[in-house]
Amino acid sequence: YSSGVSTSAPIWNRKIIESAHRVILHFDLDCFYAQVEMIRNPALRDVPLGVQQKYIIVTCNYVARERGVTKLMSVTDAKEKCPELVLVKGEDLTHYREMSYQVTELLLSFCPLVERLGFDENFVDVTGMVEQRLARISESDSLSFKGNVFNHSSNHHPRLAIGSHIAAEMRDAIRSKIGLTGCAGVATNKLLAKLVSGTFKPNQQTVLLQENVDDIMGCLSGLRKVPGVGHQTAKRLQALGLVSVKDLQLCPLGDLARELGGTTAQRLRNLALGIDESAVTPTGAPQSLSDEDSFRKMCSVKEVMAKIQELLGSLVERMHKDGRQPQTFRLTIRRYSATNKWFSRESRQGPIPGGVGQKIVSGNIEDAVSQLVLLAVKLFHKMVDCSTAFHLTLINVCFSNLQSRGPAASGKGAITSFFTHNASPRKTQIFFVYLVHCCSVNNSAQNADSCLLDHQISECSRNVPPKGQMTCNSEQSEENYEASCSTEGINSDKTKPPPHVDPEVFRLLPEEIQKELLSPDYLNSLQSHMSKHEPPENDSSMKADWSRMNHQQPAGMRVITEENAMEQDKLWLPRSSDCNIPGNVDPEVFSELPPDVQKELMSEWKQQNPVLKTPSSRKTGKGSISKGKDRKAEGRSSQSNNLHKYFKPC
DNA sequence: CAGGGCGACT
DNA sequence: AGTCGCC
Repeated sequence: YSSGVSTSAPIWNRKIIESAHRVILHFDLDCFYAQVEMIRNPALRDVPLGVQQKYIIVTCNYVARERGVTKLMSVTDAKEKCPELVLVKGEDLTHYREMSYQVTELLLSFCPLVERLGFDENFVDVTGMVEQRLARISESDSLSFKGNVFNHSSNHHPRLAIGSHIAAEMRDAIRSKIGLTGCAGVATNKLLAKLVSGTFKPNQQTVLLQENVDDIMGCLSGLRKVPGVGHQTAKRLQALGLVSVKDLQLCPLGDLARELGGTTAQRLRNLALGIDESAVTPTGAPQSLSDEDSFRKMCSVKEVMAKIQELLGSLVERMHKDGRQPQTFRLTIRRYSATNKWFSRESRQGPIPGGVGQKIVSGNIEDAVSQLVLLAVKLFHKMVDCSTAFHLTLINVCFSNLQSRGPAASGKGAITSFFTHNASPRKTQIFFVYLVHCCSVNNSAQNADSCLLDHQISECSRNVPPKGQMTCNSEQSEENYEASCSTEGINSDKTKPPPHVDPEVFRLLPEEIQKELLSPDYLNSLQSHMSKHEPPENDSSMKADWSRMNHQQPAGMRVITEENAMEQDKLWLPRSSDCNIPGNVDPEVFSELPPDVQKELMSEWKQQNPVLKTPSSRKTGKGSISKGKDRKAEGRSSQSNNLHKYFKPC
């Protein structure tokens, strides 16, 4: 299919595979900045309100919209349309950023697979929650939908129906706990969920049934409306004579591939067909923090330095609150040029001296700023020749390569010593799989201990513990498991690894464990996420489910990878009050760890607990086991994670 | 495109 | 470092 030649995965098959599988939610807050301002000042609730950045109304509330104000309208036009329009300055994003993360955190308290898109949108993969609820509902029950249904026709879509209930619960939580309203879309992939979420606005939700995929794609007025098709891509497609979604759907893949390359061609055409296998990738903490300002003109070095200092002041403060240490600094400018080469930016970046990084973390803001200004000016002169005239319209300062500084990576405990001697992420993965496996069977303490002390993973792997009754459980969702079938012919070995397990790692595991990872029990339990939330008041059928999930997690194997292991340190936060171990760590598994490991973990958690700050509260880390070639995951694994500090560079 | 961010790919 | 994508 993918190559345009007949393969063993025809369209209908892909669709079935895909639709069988996921339930994806897309949340989109109503006129987000305006809502935040109305919360900050309730007097603004009932007046036409616009949020202004420079001379642009970036968004406005619905009162203003009724009077003809639109997003991205110039202030002058808006005042003309609506003289009573009340304006609030919105260049400082602090409050928006904070509430934005509150929303993401709230969604994370339901389910670990939450991906941010800008400040006001989130994707949530609730497939696991849906499967759990579905298992508790009798077959004959016809499940109702919550909210709207796009082009409603048929009625038997139990998973999407449950998804719509979950979406409603989440929206209700966002409203009651944070005070924000928004829309939600429920569908089988991110593309469709996003497209459908806006069909009824504001403060409503919509389900897209699989049978209406063609309808919703057909509704789109142009290719630009397809998320993933930006300005440039739309232009290139137009050059091929493609303007409508239908054009793209029907365009021979070969033609498309010649222009855009094979993978992009396939991706774009899939998008046009409403097919999107991309996973909901947990966003985690931001990978960079930046601050910028635009202006009409800036011509002198004096001004530039003053502006840089101003920007750095707030950026360093944010960086300090984040707690991580930036390793890289970048300065970006935009030059004015009459020749309409208007929108291009130039940048220079360089390493931040360790001492400066320390000062940021420790709170010596003044010193840090002044040293960074020096650095920035150097970078500035690499771009701008000050002996001739210049004219800037924007300056941006950015910290990236953010590293977590854990407490003393001195290395004494068993875990620490393992890590300091094992820099390879792959080994670490295997290690975790093993560690937890060892701990899930009877001789656990012994086995785990020997694994811990043994730096040769392969050694450990020969010493296979007796097979116990396994209840495998992962709190992460699978991603792209069957997806591989559809992309490039199905070259599946007989031993295809389960979702979230790196094929390479999987191959290195002993057969016994491979089998267990492939067992129906394990596969079924993927996605089983134990939510911390109260059962819905009006739904008694869920209550049993809830208490069971929350209090009686089955003891057994957890497949912990370096990635999702790290991921969890954030999720520990909310529930550590009643007992000392984090809420989503199985107490039974924990109790079986060797005492020294327990101690080490405990102190680790204590250190990590206070970190519920706006952007950094989520520790980074992908939900999936990183594929060896996945740059996303590799990049992430170099930063910010609880245990990563134990790695020595190289 | 405005504006102030973010992230990914090349 | 630049381009492209998203809000």
